[in-house]
Amino acid sequence: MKAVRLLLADDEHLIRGALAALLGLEEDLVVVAEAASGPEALAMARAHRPDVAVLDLQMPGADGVSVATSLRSELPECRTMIVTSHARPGHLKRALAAGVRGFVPKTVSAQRLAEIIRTVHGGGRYVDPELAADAISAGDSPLTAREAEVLDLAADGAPVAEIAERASLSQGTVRNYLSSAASKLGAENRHAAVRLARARGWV
Amino acid sequence: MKAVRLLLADDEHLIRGALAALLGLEEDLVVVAEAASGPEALAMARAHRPDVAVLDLQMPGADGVSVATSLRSELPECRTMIVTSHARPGHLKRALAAGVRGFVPKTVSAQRLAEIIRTVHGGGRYVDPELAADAISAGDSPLTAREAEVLDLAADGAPVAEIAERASLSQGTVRNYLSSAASKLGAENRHAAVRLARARGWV
DNA sequence: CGCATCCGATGACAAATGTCATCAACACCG
DNA sequence: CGGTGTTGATGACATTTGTCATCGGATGCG
Repeated sequence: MKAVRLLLADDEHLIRGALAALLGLEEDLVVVAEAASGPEALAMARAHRPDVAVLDLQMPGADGVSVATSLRSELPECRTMIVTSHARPGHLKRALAAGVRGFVPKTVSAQRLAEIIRTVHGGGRYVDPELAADAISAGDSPLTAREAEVLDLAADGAPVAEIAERASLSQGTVRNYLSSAASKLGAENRHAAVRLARARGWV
Repeated sequence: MKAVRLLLADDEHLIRGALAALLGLEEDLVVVAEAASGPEALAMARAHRPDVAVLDLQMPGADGVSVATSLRSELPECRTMIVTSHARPGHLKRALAAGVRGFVPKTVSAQRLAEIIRTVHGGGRYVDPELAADAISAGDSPLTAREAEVLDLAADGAPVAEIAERASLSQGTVRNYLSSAASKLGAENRHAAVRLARARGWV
């Protein structure tokens, strides 16, 4: 039986290297490529055609989910999975929608990760139970597309005038969207709304 | 020559385990204890009295710097160093003030980390050059103690009334502090000020 | 001592924000 | 076709926030 060919993508060299070393110790796993950014991960995947791509969620350039989306169309036979430290409910949903087959927090052990890689390679799926429960209890985003967009533009504390300009909307419209978004989220103002939406991965 | 006894503290099992395995491969390094939280790190340090404590900056319970502070008084012969993914200028300053002798981002390789551990154990110091440059260019916090405190309470987007209550101050006083903090930071409003102060590690 | 600085507060005013009602265009669905 | 929901806008209004001047007390420093 041939070993499972892996692509590791994580911007932290320390973790990526350590992980590569540990997973390489497993008889049936071999790390064929490493990447430190989203675009690099894509390039390496094209060049080495791994069986499974293990992607960090937060990377420079493009996050794990968008890399997974690209891989799905470019290399359909390559299974993808996400490993992350800060997992939010919304991220899990987007990941699953992108065809990701494994979603695990970095708090698992390397042994466990190796097992999950095998599961995913075998065509199975694995989602961390706790993250799954969070995602279910958090529900879907009640925000419309524009509400989310405007809320995102408000994320850095910019005044309404600036948001309106960047979104090419009138200030009144922006205030309406922010107001409705905040009330949907049960927040006292837009800044608290931004925090809530962020915490749930809705922006 | 006896091996350097290490304590590893990081809440992410995956990284901690991988790191322990990699560093353990070095002839002159031995991991004698691991911890997944601030308090646990302290307890393990007391029990195993390591030569060098390698601490993650962000951990549940107590962050790396406060653990380092406690270690400094409890186990003065134990050198401490911080390893982190999201390093902000202010964190470096606080770490150095706490007697930390090494400060490195997680983007370094394991080889490099092993070298730095040896340097620190030998009584030397090491600070990542890029982080050091950031810290110098960012300068010191211009905020007074209360300004920083009030700004911190404003971090979650709470209205002034709530901040005033939590800080036991009048609303007018809170607004004054927020206003002066924002103007010192060159921010348009308090929310942008919070972001700026956060980015520099001043809160 | 005099001076500067920080803390804490008040009052007043201008500006930004939140809220609501209302309107119109458009798309989608049963 | 009518109903529903989204988008985008306007106007009016109350509330919140930002800004400034000013005050008093405390603390620290040359």
